[in-house]
Amino acid sequence: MNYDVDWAKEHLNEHSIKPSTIRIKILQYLMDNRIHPTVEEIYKKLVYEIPTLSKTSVYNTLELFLENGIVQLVNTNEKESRYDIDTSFHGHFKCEKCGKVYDFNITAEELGEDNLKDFCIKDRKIYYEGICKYCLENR
Amino acid sequence: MNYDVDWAKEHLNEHSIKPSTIRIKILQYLMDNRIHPTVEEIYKKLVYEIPTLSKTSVYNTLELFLENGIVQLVNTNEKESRYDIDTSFHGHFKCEKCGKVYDFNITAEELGEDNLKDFCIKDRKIYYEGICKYCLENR
DNA sequence: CTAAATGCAAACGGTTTGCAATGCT
DNA sequence: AGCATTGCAAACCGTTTGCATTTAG
Repeated sequence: MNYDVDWAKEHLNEHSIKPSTIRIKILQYLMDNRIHPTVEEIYKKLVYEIPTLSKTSVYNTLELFLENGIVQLVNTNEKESRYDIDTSFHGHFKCEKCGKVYDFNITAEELGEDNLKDFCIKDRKIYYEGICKYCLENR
Repeated sequence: MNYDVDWAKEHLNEHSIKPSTIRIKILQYLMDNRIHPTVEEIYKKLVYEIPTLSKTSVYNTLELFLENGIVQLVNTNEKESRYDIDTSFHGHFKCEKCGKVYDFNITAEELGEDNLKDFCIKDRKIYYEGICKYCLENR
């Protein structure tokens, strides 16, 4: 646990979210596990520490985090939603072998966006699929 | 109807798919309506022409088209899947007002993809959200 | 004490599945 | 006849909802 309770409280306050035990735990989990987890993964991990935890609360908390810009959705082609604590602009790569989702930087200064001249762009998602370096090595 | 039955049969054959009435109709629909439709939209439209049509068959057919590279999935953040008959590399923009999904060209010759040096990239999806030109004008 | 946060169970909705009915050669 | 295609109904599963219970200031 690298991000302590005080840090989490402060971070939540900065985003106008009232800190609660669950919110703090989920925030800490997201900071310490940069794996773009699903609700299921977060729940399974945290229910050991908080035995009364419900999935509904995990859903509620992530929805709250989304609305307040603490997390962003990763748009994989999976049916389960994945959440990313890093809200900066970057790409996601999902390995079809191991299922891991990697972050990567987009270095193109500017994506030429033909046909979108007069459009108001609010969000850009970059999502790749393939086989990661480590799965390629171990075959 | 700009794409006739003979064209559709030929196209299906080229992709190793045995033509059937439903497959031909769905292919024609996709060619004539470049709106990245959902299963629901395809079903609602075609059930008038094919009263016995079931959603299952629409699902089956699209799955078959996906496997054989006739369509690609559009990875919107919606829960319903959208299908694109244009399998070339291009971006998708979804307007949050009218819900339309627009195609756009990516003109950057090459996206700099840091961290993916030794990864095998099989698919790239570019997805934007915002407000389209026409919804911006009419307000 | 009061309002917010949490949890339970049921409902929801898109998709999938098993299998029977139908169609095609 | 024999195999592929289609359709129906139920199951599936991630998510949402309504509401009762608990928690915190």
